[in-house]
Amino acid sequence: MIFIQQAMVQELRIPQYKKLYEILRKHILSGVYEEGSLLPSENELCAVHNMTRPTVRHALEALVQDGFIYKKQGKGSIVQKPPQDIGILSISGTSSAIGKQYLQTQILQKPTIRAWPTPFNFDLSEAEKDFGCIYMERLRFVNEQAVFYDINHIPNINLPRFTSRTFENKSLFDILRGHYQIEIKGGEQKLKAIKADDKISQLLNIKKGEPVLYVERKLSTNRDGFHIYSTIYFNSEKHAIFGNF
Amino acid sequence: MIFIQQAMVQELRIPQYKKLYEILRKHILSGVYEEGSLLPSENELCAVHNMTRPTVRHALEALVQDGFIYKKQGKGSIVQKPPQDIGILSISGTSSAIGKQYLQTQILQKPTIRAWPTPFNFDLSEAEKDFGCIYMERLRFVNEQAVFYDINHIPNINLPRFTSRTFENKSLFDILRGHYQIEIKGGEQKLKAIKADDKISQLLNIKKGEPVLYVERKLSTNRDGFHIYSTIYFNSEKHAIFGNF
DNA sequence: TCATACAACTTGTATTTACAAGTTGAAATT
DNA sequence: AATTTCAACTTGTAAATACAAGTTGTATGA
Repeated sequence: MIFIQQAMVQELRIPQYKKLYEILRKHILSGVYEEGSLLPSENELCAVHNMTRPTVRHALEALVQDGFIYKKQGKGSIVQKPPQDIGILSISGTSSAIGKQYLQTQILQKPTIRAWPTPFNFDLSEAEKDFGCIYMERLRFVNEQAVFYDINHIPNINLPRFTSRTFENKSLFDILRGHYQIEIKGGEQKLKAIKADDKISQLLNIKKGEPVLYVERKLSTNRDGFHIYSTIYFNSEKHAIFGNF
Repeated sequence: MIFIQQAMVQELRIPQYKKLYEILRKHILSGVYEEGSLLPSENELCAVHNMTRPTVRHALEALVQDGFIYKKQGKGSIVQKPPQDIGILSISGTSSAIGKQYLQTQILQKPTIRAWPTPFNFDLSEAEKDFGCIYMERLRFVNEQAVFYDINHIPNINLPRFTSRTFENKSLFDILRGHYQIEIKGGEQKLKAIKADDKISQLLNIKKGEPVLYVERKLSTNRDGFHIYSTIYFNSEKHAIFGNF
C-alpha cells in the first residue's frame, strides 16, 4: 500500500503547469500545432485542462523560455520552429540546406564507465568525483563528410542501463530526458580556433594545420551537481556552428 | 497639459515588477548585494516595496532569467556574478585572469550613417531597409594585445544623437540600454574557424593563415524589427571566447 | 552530549478576481 | 465605397489568499 501511495504521490506531485507544458511541447514537436500557427488561447486552455489562467500562463512562460512559442499581446501564442539545441550546437550548411536525412552519427567509443581524467578541464562537484564517469566519443557526418567530433563525459550517477542503450540515431539529450528525466538548464562554454593536429585532421579528413573550431562545454541540468562535459572539434570548412539564444 | 499627462502616463505605465527588477538589478551591479549573498525574502520585498508576492516573484523571475540570481526553495534568492554579456561574447584568458583594467577599446571607425551593404549577410526587416544603418568598427585589446575586431551595423531608427556619442569606455549595449531603452532579448549567431587574411592578420597582429574565430551575429531587441548585426574576428591564440547560457 | 523533533522561516504551486492594453473584424457612419 | 467606431476577442499586470515543500536553527528529549 505504501508503494502505491508513493507512486500516487509521485504522480500527483508533478505540477499542473508542468503537465500542460509537456502536453503542449509534445504536440508542437509532433506537428499537431504547426509553425506559425496560434496555440489555443489561454482561456481555452484553462477550460480544456481545467486550470486557472496563472497556471496556464506558467506553462506558456516555460514554452516561451524554451523557444517553442512566442507571445504577442492581443493576438496569441505563436508556435515557433522547435529549437535546434541548447546553446550553440546546431550545424548550418553554408552551401546547401541540411535535412536530418543527411545527418549521420558514428559512435567511435560506445559509452563506457571510466574514472575521470586527470587533469580535467572543469571543476567537478563532490558527488561527481565520488562516482565515476561515462565516456563516449562520436563522429558526425553531413552529406557523408565528417564535420563534428565530440568527446563526452557524464557522471555515472543513477543512470541504470545507460551503457547498454543504443545511441545511433537518438540524441544524447533525448535519451537523458526520456529515460532519466534529466533536462539541460544551461551551461558555459569556451570557444577557440585552433590548428588541426594529426588526430583531428585525420578524423575530420582535412589537412593538418587547417583551422578547426574547438569548444569546451559544461552543461548544467535539473539534477543538482550533475553536469555534462563535452569537448568538440568542428570542421568549419563547409559548415558553420549555429546557435540561438 | 496634454504633454504632462502623457509624461505622467509614461511614468505610470512602467509595470511595478519591472520597477522592482530595475532596482534590484542596479543594486546587484553596484555591489549593494554581494555575490553569493541572499536577497531579501519575497515577503520582505513585498513589505518594503508595497507589492504582493506574485508581483515580487515576477521581478525575481526576470532576474533569474537574466542570470543575476538563482533561487533555492526553502532558502532564498542567491546573488550571482553578474552575467558578462548575452550569448557568447566575453573574453576569458587562458593564462591570466582578465580584469576590466586590462581591457581597452580602440574605435577604428566612429559611428557613421550609411546605406546597408549589398549583399548583406542577414535578412533585414522592412523598417530596417527603409532607414539607413549606423556603421562602426572597433578593435579590442587585452593586455595591449589585439584580440577582438568587430564590425557593427545598427538600423538608424529613432536613435537621436547616436553618432555623436562617445563609445571609448562604454559598452555599446550600455549606451543602447541607458539612452534609448533598447534591451537585447536574444539572437542567433554563426561561428567558424577561418584563416587570417592580410587585413585580419595585420589588425590582430598574427601571422597570415593562423586560425581565427569568426562570428556573425544578429541580435534581437525589445524593439520590434530592430536588430543589431555584428561580424567578429577573434584572435584565440592566448584567449578564448566564453559564453554562459 | 548527542540526536530528534519541531517551529519558523524560505520559495513553490494554485485559485479567484479584476482591470489594462493590444488586435481584429464587423457594424455603423460618412 | 471608404472610413470610422466599437465590441469581442487576445495577452499583460496585479491584488489577496491558501497551502505545499524545502531549509535551518532551536528546543526538547534521550
